[in-house]
Amino acid sequence: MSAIPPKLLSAPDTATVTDVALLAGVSISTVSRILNGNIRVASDKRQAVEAAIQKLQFHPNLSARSLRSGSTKTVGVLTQELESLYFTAGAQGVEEGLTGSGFAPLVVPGHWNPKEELDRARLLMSRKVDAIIILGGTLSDEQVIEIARHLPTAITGRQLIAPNVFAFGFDQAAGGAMATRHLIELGHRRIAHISGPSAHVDAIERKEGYLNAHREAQLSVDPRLIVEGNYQEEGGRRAAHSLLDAGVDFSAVFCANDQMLWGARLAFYERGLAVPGDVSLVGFDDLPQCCYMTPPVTTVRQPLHEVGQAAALAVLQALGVAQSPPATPAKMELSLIVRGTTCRVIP
Amino acid sequence: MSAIPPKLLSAPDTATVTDVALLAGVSISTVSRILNGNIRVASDKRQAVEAAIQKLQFHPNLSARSLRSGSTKTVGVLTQELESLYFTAGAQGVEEGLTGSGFAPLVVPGHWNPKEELDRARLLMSRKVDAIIILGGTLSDEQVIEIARHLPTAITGRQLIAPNVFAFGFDQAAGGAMATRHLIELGHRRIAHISGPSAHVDAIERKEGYLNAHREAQLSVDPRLIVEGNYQEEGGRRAAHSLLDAGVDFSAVFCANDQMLWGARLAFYERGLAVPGDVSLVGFDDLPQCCYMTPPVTTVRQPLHEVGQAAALAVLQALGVAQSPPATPAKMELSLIVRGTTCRVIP
DNA sequence: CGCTTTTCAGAAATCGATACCACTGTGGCT
DNA sequence: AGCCACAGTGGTATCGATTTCTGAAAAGCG
Repeated sequence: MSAIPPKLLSAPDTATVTDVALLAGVSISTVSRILNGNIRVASDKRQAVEAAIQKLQFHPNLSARSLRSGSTKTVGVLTQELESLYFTAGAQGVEEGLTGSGFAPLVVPGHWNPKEELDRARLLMSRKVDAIIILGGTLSDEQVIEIARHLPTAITGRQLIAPNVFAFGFDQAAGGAMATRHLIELGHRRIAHISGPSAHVDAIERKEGYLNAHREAQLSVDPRLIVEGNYQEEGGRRAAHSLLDAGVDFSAVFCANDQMLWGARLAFYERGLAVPGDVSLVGFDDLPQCCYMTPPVTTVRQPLHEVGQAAALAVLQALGVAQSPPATPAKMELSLIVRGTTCRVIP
Repeated sequence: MSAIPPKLLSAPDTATVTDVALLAGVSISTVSRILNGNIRVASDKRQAVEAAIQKLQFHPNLSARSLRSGSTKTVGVLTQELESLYFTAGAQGVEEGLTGSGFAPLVVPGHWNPKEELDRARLLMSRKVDAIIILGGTLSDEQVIEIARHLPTAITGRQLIAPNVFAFGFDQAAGGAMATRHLIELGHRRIAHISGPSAHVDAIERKEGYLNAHREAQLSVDPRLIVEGNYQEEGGRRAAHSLLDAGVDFSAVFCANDQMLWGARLAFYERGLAVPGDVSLVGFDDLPQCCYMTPPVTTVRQPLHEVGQAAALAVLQALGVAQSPPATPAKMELSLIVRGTTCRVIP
């Protein structure tokens, strides 16, 4: 029985540096140098190698590269729900910020569950991602800082100053005030608020803004007008129904996010109340769907997309992938978008 | 100058098999054997190793494992838009189907661009994913088959019989007929259709169904009532406006997907037409948002979520990760969900 | 009791790319 | 002429886990 040759040639779809080196008549070191393009190489060899790479359809094996260099060329993205437009907007921004850099995003959902979020963060770390981008979520600042001890970390939806952390948060109280002030200016005096879950910092801040705007206008707030929701459509719907059932009078509602506004809007529809005729509505986030509601939704715009991009660029820069400088962070602020769900109160 | 010891101990956050072996007093081979749990190992050593793993918080390095075994424990998911609920529903299903299997999804968008889609598919392959799940998209059957020559491939939104391919398509024509028949049964006789882009097979089939239902009821179709959209909100809006501008009479519209229905619904709102009073609307897909429109949208439900899960399970099984058998594919069919955008035609 | 057959564990090769080190040859300098 | 600096290049150890091969101890058997 004749011995089988130890290695003929790599399978056609998996050329290796060795194959390239053999074909180009150089050493694998030279191939590697050309791939990483740092040191000068004689141009004839360079051409030979490049030709061989073309011919063999060679793509460096990422696992090998990762093992050796420690970098997986992957950025972990921790979101909450894959099906929520709030998070996908951010994820999309991240994706765009990453394209062309050779990095790919690995997206995992935390389902609003602190324990699961931590698990997923650990999963990302065990997959050796090079950086983490956290889109909102319920991790504590301490936990985020702990993560940042290991990896460059970007986080959206909150402000946080710590080493290795890049935070992209807005002044949510200002946003809440913006929304409420708009209603007050339209003549509304009894303004309800469907708040986010009280465990969320941004929910608290938005409510804060709602209260501030009232104080500013020297209006008192009827506590019965504040109902807590859960940032989901169904929660908004329930909150609106309970508001109506309680029999308290109001002519407008500031909803702490758009999804709850949609739910509330349905509730009013179910009760035969016209928007904005009987009740004006302001939301928060400006999810893409807002433009296509009837009427289109007045809301406070968060540039989620831009924030995702900025987060991606920030971690890339931290990783030393010196993309173009992150440009001037244009349009990175909250703004009130007035559409059709608000109108002047009819005396 | 005293020489620096070559290696003290691995950094606390990166224990390796060697560290575990050292601590447990066995060889690395034994550790590996226990990790992969195939061969019998003496129980005292097993316990020692397991204790060491606990103590060191050891997680095997995925890059090393991938390099050696060729498997990255990753499934590529090719979608179109990260921000489209149609795709995220599928992606979410995939994610759920994958949890617990040790595999993670790597999601990339193709942006409806055949060239980009192919590029992204190649990207996934160069990242050595173990399988690919294609959610809809515009790749040709041949291209899908070519991909399947390298990797187990699942594809949704079309029917395709080929080796190594798992297709999860529905009879879109039946769905289109279902929607149209519903309108006919409500007494509508002049039914418009806003179709999807004619380059999409499913768009063609849905239109086919629309035509079939008419034929079945011995109704003729006015070709001016068929307008092509682009599966996006804005396209639906434009199509509805052009339908109104053309001055042809109609009392109902079958929209080839929900997003276009939303756009059309806005157009009618802009023109002061009531839904369903003046015009009835049926959509396709049953995106989550449909429940929260006013009125809630009548539509043909595609179990996108379940399909994503089924696709995930199919590729897992092809990879020999013998999960529980893929259960009976329950509820895997199209169904008409009647909500509030349709009503009997008023004579 | 001696020999064979298991069973179990360690040594070492391997996956593919990178990076350090060592070597050669050329040009510039004294 | 002799020496140094340095650009190019190749050889090879290395990353961490898997896996084959091999050896030693344990068990089986006449």
